[in-house]
Amino acid sequence: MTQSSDTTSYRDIKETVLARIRSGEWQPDSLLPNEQELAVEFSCTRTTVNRALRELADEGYLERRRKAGTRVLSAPQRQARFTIPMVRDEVEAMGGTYRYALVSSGVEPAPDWLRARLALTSDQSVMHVRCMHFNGNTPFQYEDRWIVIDSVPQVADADFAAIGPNEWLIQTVPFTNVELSFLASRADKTVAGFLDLPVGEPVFTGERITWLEGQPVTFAKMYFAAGYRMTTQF
Amino acid sequence: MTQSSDTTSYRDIKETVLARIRSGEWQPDSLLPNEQELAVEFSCTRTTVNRALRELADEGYLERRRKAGTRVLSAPQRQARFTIPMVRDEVEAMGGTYRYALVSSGVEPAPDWLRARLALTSDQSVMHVRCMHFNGNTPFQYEDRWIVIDSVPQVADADFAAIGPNEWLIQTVPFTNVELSFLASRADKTVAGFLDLPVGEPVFTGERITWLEGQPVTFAKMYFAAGYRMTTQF
DNA sequence: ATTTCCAATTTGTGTAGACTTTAATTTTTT
DNA sequence: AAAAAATTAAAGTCTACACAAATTGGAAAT
Repeated sequence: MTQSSDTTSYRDIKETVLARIRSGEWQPDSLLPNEQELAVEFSCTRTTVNRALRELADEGYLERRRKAGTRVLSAPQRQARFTIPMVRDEVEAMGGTYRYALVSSGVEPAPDWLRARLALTSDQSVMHVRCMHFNGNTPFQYEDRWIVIDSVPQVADADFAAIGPNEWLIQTVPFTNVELSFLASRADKTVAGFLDLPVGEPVFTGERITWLEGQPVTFAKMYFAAGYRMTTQF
Repeated sequence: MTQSSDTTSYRDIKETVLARIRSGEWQPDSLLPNEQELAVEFSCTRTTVNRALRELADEGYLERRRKAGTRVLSAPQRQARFTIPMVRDEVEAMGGTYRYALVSSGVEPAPDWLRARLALTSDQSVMHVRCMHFNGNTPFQYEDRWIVIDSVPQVADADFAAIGPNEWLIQTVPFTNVELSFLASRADKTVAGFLDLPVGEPVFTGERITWLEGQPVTFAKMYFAAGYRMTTQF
């Protein structure tokens, strides 16, 4: 047989299932009918039901286990997906003009706290790059970054006056793992100076560690200008 | 035909494709072979290739367009998925003991800023609930929440001394849309008092607005204790 | 009573093939 | 040349079916 305008699509099934959960017809923790039964109800194949339920499980509404069946999650673990944009895109999406400026860059032995953080040996050195991202002439983000030279030897030839370290890294080395944190920190004299705010002011701060197949690649601290908020809708 | 231990699974295809992207064999912005060609290469059906590529596109590695084909995204828009846990789970996951305490609750006319924020009419009133979440005896989060009574009339009967407003809402009303923001704020006298820190201290702060089919349900501000970081790995 | 083993059930994934939808491209018309 | 229409290539989705894998729950053995 073939699909036609009256077949039930996996989208319809997703909608219906969600509606039933929301209406309370299918209570939290309760078991759904199995795929075969739903296929009969929706007059479609099990394949189609499978896709619908699989996606709903991915989205955090359902929990599925072989033999045990599919159940409604009591506290829907809806996952907020924050797309981590490049600073340039973020500024331009706000309708601003992105501008980048290098503050300093140079090779140094990895400081102790960084060695500990990235599991480096005592003789490894790092490229330390500090830079600013502007929206027009307004400071947008101050970035303090360390790049592990052993993991990215090409970094010796990079010209961070011309291109930001993040953009350079993205087009130069792939990565396999990322750890990303956000916190509220207090502006020290350096950060306050670059972001043009009083010392001690709260600063929304991100930390990012990137690995390639177990090798640490880079550690970055990103300090956002006053009033920054990270927002998502879902 | 049927699958056997030597068939190529969609997982294998995902791995291979990723490896080719990472190795530079498939450059950013370049076009992949079409599904049919890849199906031949991997000796599997187009269905299987389709699933692999579809998932990679979902994960932000590829961009797919009918007729135009599949191309490698130049700046992989890897989406960080922050699972937004319930406070209780977050505390317990740290190995702590969760404790909840109501600070105050009562019905009031919606303040102007909230009316604007949630598009309420001037005569709508809200349930204002303030409460604390502890890890043992250590303050973990101070929550300041408003619930739109017209959207959730049952709130009149809720006993927020016994159950936190978030947990109550989750088991009482479904939601369809959420806006979630994070920012760094400065502790005012109230927040500082509840979180046991000096006035003016940076505070990691979350704001959450929830709707049900276009109807605003609740607005919550969550102030996290000193040192809090929101972390994800991917 | 406890542990071990086996069978049954349910989801997971693959094959093969067809029709559908989107949109880039080419051709035709104006 | 520009605009409109037709073509066509690619992904999107569905059917129908089969075997695979996990895990639960009961039966058997200790």
